[in-house]
Amino acid sequence: MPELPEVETIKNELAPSVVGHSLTGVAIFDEKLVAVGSLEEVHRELIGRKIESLKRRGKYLIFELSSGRSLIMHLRMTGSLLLNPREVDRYARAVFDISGEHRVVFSDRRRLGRIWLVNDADTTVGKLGPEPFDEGYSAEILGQSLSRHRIPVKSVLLDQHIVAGIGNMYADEALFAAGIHPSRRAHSLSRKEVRTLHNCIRAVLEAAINCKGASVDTYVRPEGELGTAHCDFKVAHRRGQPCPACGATIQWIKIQNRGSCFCPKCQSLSSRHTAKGSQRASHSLHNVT
DNA sequence: CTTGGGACCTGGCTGC
DNA sequence: TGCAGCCAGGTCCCAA
Repeated sequence: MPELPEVETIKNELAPSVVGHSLTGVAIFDEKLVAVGSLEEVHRELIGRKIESLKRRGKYLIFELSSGRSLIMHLRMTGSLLLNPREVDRYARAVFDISGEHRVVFSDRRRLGRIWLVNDADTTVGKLGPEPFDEGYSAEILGQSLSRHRIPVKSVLLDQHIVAGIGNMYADEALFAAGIHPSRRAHSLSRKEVRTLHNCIRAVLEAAINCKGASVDTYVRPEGELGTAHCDFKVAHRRGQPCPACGATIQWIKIQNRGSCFCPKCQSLSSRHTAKGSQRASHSLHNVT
């Protein structure tokens, strides 16, 4: 699934072939792909426009156009952007031809991805929380966000309004690295745990970017290569396998309808900290200011 | 305001 | 072998 490291990789690897080039052809095969704007409008507005820049915000890709408008893409679960593929396969939902003999194919097995044509990209991505690598995203900010919620800490990490770009697998990895059980009530984390988690979020995402993302499902890089971040996963997608740190069997539970993998030994949980736990959990609230 | 649950989607897997 | 039913999860929407 494309999360921040995957979308960052796609952006980095696509940019040299598209930025500064013009759209010469647009074919959209699936009208559900277009979330805002009609097929005709998208077609009319894109043809002949130059792509001035390609940016990432959270899990969104933003193509800034010479018209001043932006084409925003979200790949959701199974979307990929393929650069000059040998063939346009059955999962292709749109094809963008670009000057300089380049072609970008939006391929999406489960058809959950969306594109938006907007005047101002901020109307779509402005609601997102801070980028994990922004200077403004400090341990203090994370601590304040966590202290406002009684839901499991993992659910807070997945909330894109609180911090942008973390998805299910990197939430599992960051919590393992920090030694924090995913079911811990968000507000129950100590100041020290918040600092550790903050460091681990950045470390896990940075390592994954360096590996060009994780090819656990349908994710491939624009030119078809796989990412290798999943080779270093300690718990994510490793249900039933031994923990690389202690050898305990990695457990799988559902947290707010999300499958969650964790090590029961490295990420221990005392009952007073669970989302279902006792009232005493409120006494462990720590304000990080 | 926060929280929880369902809808959207379809390929792949499980079990009968 | 065939097929029904479930599962994966990012985001939006609605109800409590």
